[in-house]
Amino acid sequence: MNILGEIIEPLLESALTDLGVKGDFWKRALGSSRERDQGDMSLPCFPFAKQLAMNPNDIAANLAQALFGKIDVEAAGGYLNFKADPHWLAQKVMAGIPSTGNKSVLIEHTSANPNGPFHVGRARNAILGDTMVRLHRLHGNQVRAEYYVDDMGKQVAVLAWALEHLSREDVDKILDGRGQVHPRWVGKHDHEIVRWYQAAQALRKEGDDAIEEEIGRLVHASENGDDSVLQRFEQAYQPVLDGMLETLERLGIEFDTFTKESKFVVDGSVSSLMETLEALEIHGTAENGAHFLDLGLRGLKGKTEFFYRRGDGSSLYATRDIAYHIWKWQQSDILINILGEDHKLQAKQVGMTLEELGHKVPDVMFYAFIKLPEGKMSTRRGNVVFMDDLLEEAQAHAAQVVKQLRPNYHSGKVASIAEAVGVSAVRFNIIKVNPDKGFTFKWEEALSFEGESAPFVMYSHTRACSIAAKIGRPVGEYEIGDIPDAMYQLMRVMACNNDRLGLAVNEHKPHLFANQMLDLATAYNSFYRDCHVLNDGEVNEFYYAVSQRAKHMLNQGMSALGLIPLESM
RNA sequence: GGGCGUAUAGUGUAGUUGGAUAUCACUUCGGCCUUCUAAGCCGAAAACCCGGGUUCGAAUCCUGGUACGCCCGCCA
Repeated sequence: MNILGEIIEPLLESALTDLGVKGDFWKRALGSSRERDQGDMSLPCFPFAKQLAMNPNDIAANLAQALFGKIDVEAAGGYLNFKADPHWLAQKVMAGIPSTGNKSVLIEHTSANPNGPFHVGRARNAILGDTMVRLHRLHGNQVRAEYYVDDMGKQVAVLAWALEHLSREDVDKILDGRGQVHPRWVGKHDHEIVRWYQAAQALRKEGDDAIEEEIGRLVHASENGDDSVLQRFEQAYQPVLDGMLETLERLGIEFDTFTKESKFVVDGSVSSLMETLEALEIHGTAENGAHFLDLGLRGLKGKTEFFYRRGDGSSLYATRDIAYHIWKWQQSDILINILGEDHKLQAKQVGMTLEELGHKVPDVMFYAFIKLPEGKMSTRRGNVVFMDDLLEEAQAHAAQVVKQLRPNYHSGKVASIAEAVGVSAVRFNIIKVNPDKGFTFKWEEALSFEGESAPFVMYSHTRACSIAAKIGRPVGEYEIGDIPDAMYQLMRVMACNNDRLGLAVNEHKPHLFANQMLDLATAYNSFYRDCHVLNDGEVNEFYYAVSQRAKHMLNQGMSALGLIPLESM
């Protein structure tokens, strides 16, 4: 609880100095209390024992005495426990505790190759990235959400070649029943066009040299910035990308800017970068004329040669990525990239090279993969859950639940609630877990609407909305009155809201804020149980004010996680 | 083989960077709807991968194992 810590620290500082403690190492030890009845913040006194040659119990007692009257403090078992005064806390919370962000941030996320529909695994990136965008904005930062479009290279070349050479009949014949478009997605370009890509990959596997040569020519042309080829590529991938963005839009995910990879080839920055890299002392050349940096000389372990230029003189993906980053540093103070764990080495190489060139290293948030109970997700093997299908199922399941719980709702209302619940539940399931951890996608968990889920949080919010709707007017004059325990607990959770937000933002851990929303909803539910705003038609104005404050915080917090707050559900 | 990451009740997870009685949920068991929406609330049972070490104190740090994931392309 930072607002309390700000008061405690100076008091402790002088008390500790008086006792003879040197240094401020204790500031890190001052943390939240473990148990509720211990208070809000605690300081273990064990570290002082050696310096003062006293036992921790006595130190705590001494400090408690020195601070007596200045703050609510108690010594217990070698700990110093501080408690926020309920009235003071209520005042702070009701006045609003400001957020502290004021930086400009560029968050690059998703940046998936435009060659097919999102599956749940690939969508983890988009959901985490968009959540970071929203959290930063709530925190007060200026954010630009950016999609780096891979518009050149082999994958797009294969797609373009396929679209130019294969008819629908060819594709059907090659795939021979495999990869049928689900009737639901007929006409959605990412689902349709990916079949051309798959068909081309199948053909390539058969080893036709002519095809390989032609694709090679296209790749080469694109890497040299051939404008007509890049245009053909764009014609091929743009409809696919549009289809993919449609899926993201349903999830509430939008971008401010799209930057094409080819930009850095066309504008010459890649070739000038390669010249700069050639002059570095860690530079090396392979037998066939390919260029690399020996990052082992800078401490990289494992494979130390980082190739940035092929023998034929063309650039590689990572090379362009470095040019892209140099450009990004001109756009913003802070760079954050959302990347799958498979990009760790690549990101390390890019980061070290940027450092070698005197640039800053971007922040990277890595996430582990989502797998299915049957194993790794793979479109090719058909072991895959498409995000479009998940959203559709979530919506359908939610509609079923709403119909059962609220039989009097008309179908339009059911549909709109179900859509909001479905989308929110899908997002929340991915956000609530630590990105470091891989997880196994299970339908029953993705479609669970109780416990630690989006609907749980949404439900608390609708309770608050329901009260406000019944009262039908804004909060009037009120005085902070008695504070029952349930309200006090709610105040404590609300007081820490921005602390948790700051932590989630600065440590790139959105799950911390997802948990905060669960805590807030839980605390609100207890408040709702114990503190009735309406009693026989009479409004307790203070309680109403608290309810509205919590409602607002829930609303803001949910939106920052991409959950859709509803008035009723 | 080398590098990086992960390991917490039956299941899934948190753990504020070394502090008190390890969080929350699902499942199981038992309770609460004539009171602001029961998608809720209250209660019970149940866990730190294994071995050493550092420390007043270790889920957390070091070390050696084990298991799983990712990477080790002049691919993207």
